[in-house]
Amino acid sequence: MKAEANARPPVRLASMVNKRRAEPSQQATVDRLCDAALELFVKKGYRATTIDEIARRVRLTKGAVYYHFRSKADLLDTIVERVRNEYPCGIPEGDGPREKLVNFFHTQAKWAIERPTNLLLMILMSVEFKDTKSATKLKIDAIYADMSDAIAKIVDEGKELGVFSSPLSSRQLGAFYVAAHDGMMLEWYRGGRKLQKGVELVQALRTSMLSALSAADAGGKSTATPT
Amino acid sequence: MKAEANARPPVRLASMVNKRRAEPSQQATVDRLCDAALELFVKKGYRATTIDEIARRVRLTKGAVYYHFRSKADLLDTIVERVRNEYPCGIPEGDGPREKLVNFFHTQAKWAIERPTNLLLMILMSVEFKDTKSATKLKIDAIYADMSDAIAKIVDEGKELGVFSSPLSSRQLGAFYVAAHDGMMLEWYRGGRKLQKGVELVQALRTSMLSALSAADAGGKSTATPT
Amino acid sequence: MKAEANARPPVRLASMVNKRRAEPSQQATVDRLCDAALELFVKKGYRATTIDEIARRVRLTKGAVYYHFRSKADLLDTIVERVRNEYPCGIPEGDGPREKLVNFFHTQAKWAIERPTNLLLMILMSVEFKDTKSATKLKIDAIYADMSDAIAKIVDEGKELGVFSSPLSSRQLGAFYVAAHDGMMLEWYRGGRKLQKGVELVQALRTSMLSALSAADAGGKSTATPT
Amino acid sequence: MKAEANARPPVRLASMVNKRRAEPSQQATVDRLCDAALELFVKKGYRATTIDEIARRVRLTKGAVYYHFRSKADLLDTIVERVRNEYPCGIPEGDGPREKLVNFFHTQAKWAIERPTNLLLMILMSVEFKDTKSATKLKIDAIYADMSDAIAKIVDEGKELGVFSSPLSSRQLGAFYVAAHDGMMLEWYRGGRKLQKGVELVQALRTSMLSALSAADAGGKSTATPT
DNA sequence: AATGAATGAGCATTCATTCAT
DNA sequence: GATGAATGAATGCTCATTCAT
Repeated sequence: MKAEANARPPVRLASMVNKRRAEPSQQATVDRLCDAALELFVKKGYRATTIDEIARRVRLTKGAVYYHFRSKADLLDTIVERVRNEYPCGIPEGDGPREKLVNFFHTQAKWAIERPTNLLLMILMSVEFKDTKSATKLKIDAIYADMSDAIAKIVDEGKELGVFSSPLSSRQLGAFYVAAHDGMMLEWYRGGRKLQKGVELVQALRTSMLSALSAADAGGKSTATPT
Repeated sequence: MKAEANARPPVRLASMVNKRRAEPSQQATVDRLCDAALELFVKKGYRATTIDEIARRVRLTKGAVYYHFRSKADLLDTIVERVRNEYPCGIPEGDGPREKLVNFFHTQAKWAIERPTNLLLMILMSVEFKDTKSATKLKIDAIYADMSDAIAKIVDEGKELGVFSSPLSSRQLGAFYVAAHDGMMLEWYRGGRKLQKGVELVQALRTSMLSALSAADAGGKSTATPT
Repeated sequence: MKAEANARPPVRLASMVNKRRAEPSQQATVDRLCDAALELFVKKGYRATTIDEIARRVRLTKGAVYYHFRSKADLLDTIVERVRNEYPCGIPEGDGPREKLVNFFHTQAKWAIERPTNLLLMILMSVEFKDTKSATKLKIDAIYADMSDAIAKIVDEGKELGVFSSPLSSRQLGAFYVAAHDGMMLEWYRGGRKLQKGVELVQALRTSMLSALSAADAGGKSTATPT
Repeated sequence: MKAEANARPPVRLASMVNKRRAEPSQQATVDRLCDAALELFVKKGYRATTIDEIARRVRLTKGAVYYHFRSKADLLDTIVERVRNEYPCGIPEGDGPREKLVNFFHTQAKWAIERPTNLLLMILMSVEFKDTKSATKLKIDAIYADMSDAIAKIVDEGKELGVFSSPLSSRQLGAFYVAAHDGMMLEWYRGGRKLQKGVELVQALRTSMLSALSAADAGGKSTATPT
């Protein structure tokens, strides 16, 4: 992979200009290709997806894909970049650590529900490219790090204020959250035998994390109460 | 994948016959091939691993692999079969639900630590073959189901006895455990930025689950205390 | 190659019509494209040069090339035509055969020095299209034939007048000259390890040919007597 | 190009062992492939020749080619290597410089006549890969350098002994010979309009060079005095 | 039990060419 | 005059698989 993601036709955002010809189905070709690719990459994996398949899904030919992207890797990179830009990984507003954490969970939940595919792409690609060191992989790693760091920071703040308490370090908690979250998503993605609504479980995860952190009643009866 | 049948050349079970030469002959080769394949499948994924690579790792040639296995899929299937047979997915002995759960976690932990690769293979293959329906995939699914069911059963028992209590159904709890567990393993496998010892987190998961289930004292301060 | 016809869009000769804008419009573009193509064809070969490359070099797009030329082959053909028209392959003035030969060499030398690229194009294309039989190839062959014939004629005249003498036939001498000349150019083009000034050698070639032809010592030490 | 030419099945020289099966047409596959490739590379050029074509010519499939060679470039490299090993570029025995030169010419002539294709490959590849810097190109350059150096050395020796004399430096003479020689071969290869027997001309070249070098009248009519 | 040779289907990528605007 | 988008036919290369020995 050597996807630099530059020197590509401008297009991209020109989707609302030039409304006259409705043939290209409204949305710019690049976007349609990205969407198709995203879907297939998540469904079958990067390697198992052929350029031809992606093209056909948009009623185009391989050549068209290569007109817009320099390579398969570049296509993936563009998608990851898109995901990265949309991803809400910052620390949200909130009166205190607890509120911030709740908000964070809420934002994440919303995103996971609205765009599960984006999330799955990150998970799957990070697995498929485990021992690779491409630019794309680094972007994915960065997203994960941001997510994990966000939690760690909030927890740190909470611990200092005495609002949170846990035998686990804040970094560990960050990692724990990310890991468990990914696990839930994966379970759901795999065909979720037991859980029709993976979401449900993700919420359970969040509730349990919140109560596990509560310094005061440290769990009371409230442990793991789903929202 | 199309390796459904089980009738494979001779070898396989002829391990104790023909003992004259104890060298790397016979069954040994099959095992060495499986070991090499397992390692590579986990490291690079099934598709990304070539038969040639597997063979070379054991100082053999492609042909040798095809002497022992009908196809690449068959090789994988054999490995999965092996894992399945070794896997401790039954409900363990124990005086009560709580003890059983502790024992279950303990057994699982031991296995995860001793043979992380086996566990990872399950996870990775279940992802890579998500939308496939091969015999191998079914085996993997079965293992997951067993694991999840085991927990569900113990929890059910505990709930009936009033030892456990949770707003989540026992099936959900089973799925939750499996999912979170997989997530931890994956995070670790991916190069775990934050957690050097994925194991540590897995233990945290177990402790927190136990305390989350505790009906009576609900764990007091004990929530999420690593063993 | 299949560019046989000569009927090409409008442009081409419309160079003096429509003078309003003297900018790089009109004929200019065709010339710029030819120049760029010539340079690239000589540098990388015909096949190895892409239309896109040629267009980019002139800050245009592929489409523009196809507006002016029917095909890549047609572009080459146009260039070859241009070269052919400029090429000084006729027999020059001169009091006698010797003077004519000297003049011929002089004209050729001047051209080779001023437009080495033109010469190289002939050489390289004649090699690259060896077993092709396109119109373009025929043009190139014709140029070579003219050159060779010119010498042969002069030599013939000289032999008749007793000014020249050689064991080689005049046709052979023509071919010999052309071949050696091409060889020198090629050597220079290839990066000429030993000869910084390929020209120098070409001059040596000419001098040696002249003296080899001199009737005086003609049979003498038998210059150029084939074994 | 990244042809290292190592780590390939041994084969190569095992052509006389194992005579039983006459199917592979006696000669080892690798050799047959090299021969076919050589012929095609010379006929159509490296780029214009497809692997498929080469394979078909030997009644094999592309796959077979890739079993024996790591890439198209590697195939070429192997051929060039073969040529290099067969090439008689050393300075031959001889009582004096003149004899050595005659012998050198003789050896070269023999080779050129027996294996014109080998010679042509060198010429054509050196043109096609002009601005490349691959290992293969270096090998070709080396052969050329050897040839040119051999002449230079002999001439140097001759000049010191007073047997040869020329206004051109010995390096220039070496280059001159190589260049002219290549030119003759090329002319012949291109379909040689005027010369059915390119060889004839090459001989003329040699004779003329010899006499041009003769010290006797050396300065005399100043054969080969650059203008 | 294992190897070397070969096959064939598949895949990423390139590139001349077309065409509506 | 010129562009952007798209096509389709190659083309080099990979890899699972087969088979005679």
